[in-house]
Amino acid sequence: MSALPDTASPLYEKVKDYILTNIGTGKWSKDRKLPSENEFVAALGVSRMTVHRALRELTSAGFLIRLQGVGTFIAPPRPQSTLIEINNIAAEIVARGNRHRSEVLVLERITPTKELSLSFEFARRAALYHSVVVNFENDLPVQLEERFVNPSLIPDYDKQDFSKTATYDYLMQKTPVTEVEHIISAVPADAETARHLAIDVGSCCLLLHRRTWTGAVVATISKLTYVGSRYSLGSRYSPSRKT
Amino acid sequence: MSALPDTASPLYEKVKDYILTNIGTGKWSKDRKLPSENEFVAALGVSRMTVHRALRELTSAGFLIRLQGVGTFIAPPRPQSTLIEINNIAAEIVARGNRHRSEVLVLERITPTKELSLSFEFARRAALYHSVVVNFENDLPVQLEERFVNPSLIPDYDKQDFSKTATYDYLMQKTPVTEVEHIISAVPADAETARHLAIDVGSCCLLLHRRTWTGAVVATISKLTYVGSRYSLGSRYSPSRKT
DNA sequence: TATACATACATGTATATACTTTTCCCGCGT
DNA sequence: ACGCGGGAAAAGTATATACATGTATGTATA
Repeated sequence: MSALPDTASPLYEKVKDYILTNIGTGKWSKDRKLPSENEFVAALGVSRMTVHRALRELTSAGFLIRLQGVGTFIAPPRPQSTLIEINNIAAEIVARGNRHRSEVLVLERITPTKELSLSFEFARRAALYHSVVVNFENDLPVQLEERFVNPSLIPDYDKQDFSKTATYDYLMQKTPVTEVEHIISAVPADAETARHLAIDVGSCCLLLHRRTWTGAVVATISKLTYVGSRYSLGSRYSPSRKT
Repeated sequence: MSALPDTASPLYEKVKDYILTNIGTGKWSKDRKLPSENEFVAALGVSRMTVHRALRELTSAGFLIRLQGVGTFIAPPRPQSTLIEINNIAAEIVARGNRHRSEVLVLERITPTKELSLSFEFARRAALYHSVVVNFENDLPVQLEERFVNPSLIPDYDKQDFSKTATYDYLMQKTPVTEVEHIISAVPADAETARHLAIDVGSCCLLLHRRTWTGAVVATISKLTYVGSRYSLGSRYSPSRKT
């Protein structure tokens, strides 16, 4: 009677499978309401908490949409977006079998401008760490990275030797990233950038602007400038990897 | 006493924040065991099920590793890559409240060069569809897209009117993408590109090279050139929202 | 007629409780 | 010294119950 398969997996997984199967076979039409939790309880003979867990996990996996007080619905097909991956530059260079070296130009504690303070979502003007590092691939500069770091999350950032440890590695190790914002654009090199990267003023550069959060707090703001003629961001991604 | 913040969010979220914060500040060292569920119950004054839910969600988000019968540990730093999203340009422009228009320059069936044939992983030299479209935002050209399409997957590509339907929409609708490869670089505009995009030769452009697969077959190869001064790719991503 | 209230129903959260499964470790016997 | 067995501890699952919160709807009243 139970309508659930007799496998060794936990009950809530069976309920998830049961629901996914019925969505897949079109038993429940795409725009009507699914059975309520209590109806599942009656139909399947499991407790409401178990049904609830199954429904909650399917919702967070993007299969369902639930409205409190209303009901459960099948989610529309996923937004048509593709993802690309951005890796740690030091690791990438080494992975290519090349030599990586970095040169620290600036590592200091600063009082931010009003605008920068705003980007950090600070209420008051608080001190920040500031670093500028050039990354070399086989003694050819390929990337200029400027970072601003929140001292409340990474208190000893300015004590590090970033010619030995990559800034990215250090930050990833010290604090978990819960959210990332990226803006990628193509810009001509200004005079200072050109000097540091040993390119002509006006050469094409890939500019990657990144903000990371740890919980509700902005952890870092980075401006990564790649020499267009020497570097590109690449990735291969399989959307099919699921829950 | 409770050590949990007094906000309006649900209890299990507070427990999650509490744990994430203590990981972030290094209160619990990276290689020792975290408190057990029952210890959290004693320390925070909430039920074990609530603690369990918080721990379970942090585990599925990749922050923790749990071993039944052993304990809870801080997960090693995640693979150091971050993901950014690339959306359909037509949809993006409309979402910004601007007017989108596209102009089809080329839509033809061609015999590919040897190199292109190789990129498609073709054994023999087979015909391809080829399209070149300029996308406008408020009558200003922002992107030049050149696509090569595998006729065996999308047989009637050359019969479409891509000034009405975006190529991206059409392709997404016709064939499921199982894998995507991206290469992003910054390049100066060549003469032809500059003419189509109404910019100076040598201006900075964002070049996005994309290959998509359907199963083991290469479905499309695209070269998307964005005007650097008029367009940037942006995204905000939460690693923890994924399952 | 229109607004306010009551009610029913849906999902969301929290707790107490019980039992299962897995692992670790200590002590005992050989 | 070695192995074995049992108990303690930890996470995993399942249930019953209660209450919270949001939504829709019908009814009574102004």
